[in-house]
Amino acid sequence: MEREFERGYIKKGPWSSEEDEVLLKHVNKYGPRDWSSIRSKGFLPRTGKSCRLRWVNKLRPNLKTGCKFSAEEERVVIELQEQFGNKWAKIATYLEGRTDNDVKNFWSSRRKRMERSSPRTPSPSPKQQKNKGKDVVNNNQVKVEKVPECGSNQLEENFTYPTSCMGNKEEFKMVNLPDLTKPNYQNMESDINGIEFEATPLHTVPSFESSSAAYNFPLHPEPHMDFPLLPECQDLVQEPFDPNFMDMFEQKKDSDCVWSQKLGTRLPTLGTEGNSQSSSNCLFQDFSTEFFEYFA
DNA sequence: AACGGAGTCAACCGCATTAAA
DNA sequence: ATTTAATGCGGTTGACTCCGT
Repeated sequence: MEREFERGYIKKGPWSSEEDEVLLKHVNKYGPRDWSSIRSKGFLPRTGKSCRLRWVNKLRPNLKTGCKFSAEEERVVIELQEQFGNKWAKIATYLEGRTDNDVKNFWSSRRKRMERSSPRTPSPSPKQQKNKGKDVVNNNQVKVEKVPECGSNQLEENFTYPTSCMGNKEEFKMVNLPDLTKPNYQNMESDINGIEFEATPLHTVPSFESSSAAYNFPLHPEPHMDFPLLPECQDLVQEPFDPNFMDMFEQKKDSDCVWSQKLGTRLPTLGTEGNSQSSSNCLFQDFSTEFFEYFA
């Protein structure tokens, strides 16, 4: 307890709700920067890196915490991984509400699954993957697992779920492949740069300094102190938080996981936009055959 | 009910890059 | 121009939960 603010002590491990509160208030006041000052000023016995990571992965607004990847998101990740390799942070910028850690975890889970399901054909390294993936699948219908929990929507009805999470085959259904046109796919990065986001996009942080009406963030309901707060810190935690803080981001609290309904307008369409009836096979021309071996 | 394997997730570490002094 | 600190990123790990046996 006392040692938590001893000189040089650095706390590791899971974050408590009180630490989250302190961190949120710090970001609320100063913006998502100066992470190292959180420790140097005695607000938290955590490194700047740890604070930043916690903010980015858990406390940042608009995160889809607790939602499984929708089929649409999986498709985006698979395509972008094929294109960029393991550039998780870059890939995450294409997925609203997802962090690089989310993408990374999703991918490693998927890789393990594939390795298990086809032990004699281990998944290739990113470098190897970069040089392949031109295998054509001559069928614009594939089996799809039952729709994942988060984001069941029309999008998912219109595209395939190529490889992962293949469990009970009786749960599969046949769906039509989406239409992907090469130009959009190839220019994906420039496309995303041109998108006008409807609400606060992940990669832009509101100006915390320019307004005295700082953002409010949710409090964890149960106060339970597992380390003493410094006087400066008390200042940070005493102000009440606005329970409706998420409204500011034009979004309700995410209990219903309706996020993917916005995907069509906020994400690069990988060629589907305004062109929904053409060239259904294009998507899978960019997948390696291993993606489909399971179905054989 | 107990156990073990699989899946998921949070958080750490080390290295690379960028910014500031 | 160089050094140092801060930040960002990807890989990895360990804890936890779920599910089948």
